[in-house]
Amino acid sequence: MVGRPSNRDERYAQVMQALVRCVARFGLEGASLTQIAAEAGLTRPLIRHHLGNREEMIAALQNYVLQSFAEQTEALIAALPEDKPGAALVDFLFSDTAGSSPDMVLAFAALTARASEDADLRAACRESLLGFEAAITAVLRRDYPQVDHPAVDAAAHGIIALYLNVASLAPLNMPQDWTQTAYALARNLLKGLDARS
Amino acid sequence: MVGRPSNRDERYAQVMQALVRCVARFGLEGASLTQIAAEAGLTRPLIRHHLGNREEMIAALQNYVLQSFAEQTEALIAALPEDKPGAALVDFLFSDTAGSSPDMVLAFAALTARASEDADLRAACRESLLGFEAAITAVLRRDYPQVDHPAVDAAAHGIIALYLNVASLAPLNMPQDWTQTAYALARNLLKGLDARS
DNA sequence: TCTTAAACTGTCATTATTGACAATTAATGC
DNA sequence: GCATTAATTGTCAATAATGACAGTTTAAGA
Repeated sequence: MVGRPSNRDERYAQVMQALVRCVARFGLEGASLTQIAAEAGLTRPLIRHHLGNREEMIAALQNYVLQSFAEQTEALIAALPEDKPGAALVDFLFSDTAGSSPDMVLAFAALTARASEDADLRAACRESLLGFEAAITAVLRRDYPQVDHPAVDAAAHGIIALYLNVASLAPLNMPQDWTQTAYALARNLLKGLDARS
Repeated sequence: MVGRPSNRDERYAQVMQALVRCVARFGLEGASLTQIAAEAGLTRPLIRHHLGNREEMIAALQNYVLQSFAEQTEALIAALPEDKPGAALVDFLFSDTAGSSPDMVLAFAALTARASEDADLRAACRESLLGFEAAITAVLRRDYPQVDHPAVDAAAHGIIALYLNVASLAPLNMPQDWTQTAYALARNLLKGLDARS
């Protein structure tokens, strides 16, 4: 290979992280190239070089967020232990160790809001969310094989709702007991499944 | 009173509804005065006449959304029946008759996202949400006086999380059974309280 | 009819943001 | 060193949005 080596992939990840963070804070339209550049520690023309024009930028964000969701979900599920995967799953979702997921969820919310204007985006977001729910449901079904499916599905739904709520309200810095109530409630949903087995 | 009669209040409500709708669809920054004017069926300068500059516009939106939340909550609670207020409350929150609440919730979400940049806004949104939760909790406590408080609080928290989830994901047009699962789950939380009394 | 207060409109300078392209620098193989 | 490839920067015109203000119309009361 001749020529300067390409750092495209790493730069792309760096730029996308800055984009996600800016969209989480300022919204899809509020995230200007200058802000993204500042967040990434790069210059504006360089951001544009990697992201293209605004339309391409939003498409890139869509791909990145939805794909990251799918990958992180897959990785998470693969990393669950054998004995009590359901409990471990809930523990992870509500731990602070969940990394940059608040920003990710907020970016997803920004895309969701715009989905009312874009049928393709709407379908993509919906599929992504349903995929997430299906993955969680699959985990719980294997963990609680003797419980009837509707009950397990409902528990998965509730856990996801509580998780999305906590993540998307993260900017409000809700009091500790508020977050802990959500966590306890999620565990209680599992407890309800225990009682049925 | 001399001079042209003031339609300020009605116009203000009309303009604010258009603003809420535009913010719900395009975000805080994405909602341009031109779009708001088109949505309201008015001209741009007239919007500006009523809303002032952008900073004042956001402040007005904040007041409007948070105050509307408080008022609608109060009105809702006052309208609850005597015998089973909790069940009626859940029925209302998850009925399509909930009016324009999706846009309202989405606008609230847009404000929430920006709250990470503005301490005052953060405090206001947090108080608003906690107030909503306190009101729901009060209803449930009166409906289930013999259940211990933590259990009632948890149920209220869960109902609100499910409601906010359904409203903020409304643009995705989730399948019917998805929404119904949330509704059934909320009723199940009440059922759990029944079992404890 | 005349005054008054308010809604409403027209218009323009200013600003922020983008889009695009040329130019430069850096790093690798030959 | 030299050619090559890609990253990186500089710059500027075009566009869109805002802010502001002067001006016009409308509806009431005196």
